[in-house]
Amino acid sequence: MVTIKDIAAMANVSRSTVSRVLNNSGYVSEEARKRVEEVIEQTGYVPSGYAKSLRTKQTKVIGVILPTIQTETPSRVVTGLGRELSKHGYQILLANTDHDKEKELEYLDLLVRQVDGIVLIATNTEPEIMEKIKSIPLPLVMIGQETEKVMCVTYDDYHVAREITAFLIQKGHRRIGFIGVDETDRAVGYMRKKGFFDEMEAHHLAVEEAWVEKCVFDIYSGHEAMKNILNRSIQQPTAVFAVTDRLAIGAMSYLKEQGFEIPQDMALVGIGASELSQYVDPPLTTVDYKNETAGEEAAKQLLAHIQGQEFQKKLVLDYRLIIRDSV
Amino acid sequence: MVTIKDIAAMANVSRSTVSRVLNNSGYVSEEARKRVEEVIEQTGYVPSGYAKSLRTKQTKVIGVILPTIQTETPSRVVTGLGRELSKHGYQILLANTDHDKEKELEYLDLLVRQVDGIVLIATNTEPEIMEKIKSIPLPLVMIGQETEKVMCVTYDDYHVAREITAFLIQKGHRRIGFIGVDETDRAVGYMRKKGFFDEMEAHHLAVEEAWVEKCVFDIYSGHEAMKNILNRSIQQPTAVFAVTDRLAIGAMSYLKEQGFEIPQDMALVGIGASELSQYVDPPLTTVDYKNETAGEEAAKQLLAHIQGQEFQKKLVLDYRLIIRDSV
DNA sequence: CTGTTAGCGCATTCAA
DNA sequence: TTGAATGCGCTAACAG
Repeated sequence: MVTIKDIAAMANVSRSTVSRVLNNSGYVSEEARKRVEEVIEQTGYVPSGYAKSLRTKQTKVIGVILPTIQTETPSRVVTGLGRELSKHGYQILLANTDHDKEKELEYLDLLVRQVDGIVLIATNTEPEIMEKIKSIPLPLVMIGQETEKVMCVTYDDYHVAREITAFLIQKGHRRIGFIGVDETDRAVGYMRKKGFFDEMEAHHLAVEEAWVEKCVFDIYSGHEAMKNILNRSIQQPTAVFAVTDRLAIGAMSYLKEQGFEIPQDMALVGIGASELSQYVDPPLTTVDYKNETAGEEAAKQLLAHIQGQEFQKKLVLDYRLIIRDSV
Repeated sequence: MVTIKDIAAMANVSRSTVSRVLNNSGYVSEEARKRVEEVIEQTGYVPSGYAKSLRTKQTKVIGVILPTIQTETPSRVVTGLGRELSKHGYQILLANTDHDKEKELEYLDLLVRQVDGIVLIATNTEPEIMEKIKSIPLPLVMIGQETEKVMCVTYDDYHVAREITAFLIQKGHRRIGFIGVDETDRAVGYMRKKGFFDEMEAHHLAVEEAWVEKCVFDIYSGHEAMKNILNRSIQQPTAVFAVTDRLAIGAMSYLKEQGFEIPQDMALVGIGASELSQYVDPPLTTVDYKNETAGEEAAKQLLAHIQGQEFQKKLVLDYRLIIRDSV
């Protein structure tokens, strides 16, 4: 492997000079620069990243920890992150925890010494993890979960849920069901649920227990939830608010199996603006969270932090209600 | 930052001894090991990855280059890769080219000095890229495209296409349309098309030009392709084979807009077994390529290569026809 | 079983 | 404007 030493020898200069042209720092005569550049061109020399890192204490790498890359939210966020980071010469080290808390803890430790900053996507916020996170001596940003003392880029899940519920009510629905997820997921589980219930209460609308289901994050779970709601309810709801598109789509598939017409027999809304949502039948009313933008913003703030510039500690992103035919 | 030197001092041993317990190499007395481990525990010390890399010439990082992470194929592959790699202590450095050839070339150069091996997912195989690839002095595996001289994990696109075409024919279809992609994509564009035409010819079935469309990889493109086929054909096909699920789903959405019943008025098949495919109406007949397995296998072969063990230069993976209601 | 030594490839003083 | 010298944190002979 050709090193800076070889280049120096071939160009008849010292390593320092090569280093200077490499980094465009300090004085280098035109002549010397030209010689060095020629040799670099010829040899196809690329400096060793880790040697450089060892010296400068910068890796130009950002660690990204996520529970899965197979759903649209994280993959969109990663796309946004990558776009912004690559503009500044940073790369992404990907750590997929596969929803495993232990792995998340491990990765956090592992990454500390290998990256300049960390992005956490859709982590759960249980104490053990939060404690570890707070102990990380590196710029770190969480996307999708709001927490104290940690930099974060989030959505206003509470008001989204209120707005979407209000929309259902405005459309004439009075009995509305709810398909949520565990409340340990503060953003998706807790805030969206709270938004829903608060809005219902504000309209003096009751929510029967039979209309409420708790799922995990997959389509089939939404399917089963809808089944449970239907089987259990004395008086059935006329609309259901599912906290994610996948859940809504699962619910939709069950409704169709049972011969329900949507939205006449049952209205349905989700959140996420998944690609899926526009190609199911009928197209799903949902909320666009602009995940790529979230990724870009998170990257910007994180880099600002890393470079010692001013940055936003909390950033709440915009959203957009997409009204389609499922309501 | 606490270094190996600090640990050594605190445990009253030399740096070598600390290194030995860290790497479980050479002899270390129980007593010394215990002291060292205690100090490490207390301080939360983690060795510096790049210092280690500089010394050992190993980064324990694999570079993964892909055109997008927002479609299911690459994200599944990455999941498989990650699962297998993490078992062996390797990590993933993600390079998203956003379908940009220049970026791909750049990343290839950049990664060379930062990783122990490279995985290329769904790259196009044009000469300029292939040349660069061949010049990479690192173990490298391509997933999804078969090429000479480069290690690869692929699917048997040709026979998949023949089989799926045969299936349509066996179901009684004689006039079959084809929605493909550019043939510069050898696997998806060229092989699948060839498989289709060869199978049709083997059954002495003609394919009218009007039934054949070339798309880009998105749902809307499939929608437009179906529109074109319908508008252009004197005698319309009774079935359409789309080379990806997304294309098929786009086609399906146009057919529904036009009031077609599927499969009675038009049968439809795709390839990919996307999650989407089972929740559209009717569920799409498709082919499961087991992308996660491809990722795992690619990782295994690549690691074998890196570790100087025997490895498969070419690996062709299994597939599975999933028959649903769109035919 | 353990410590001393050397050097990986680079950036950065400091002197010239 | 340039080069010599130093050291980042670690591993791997080697000698004890």
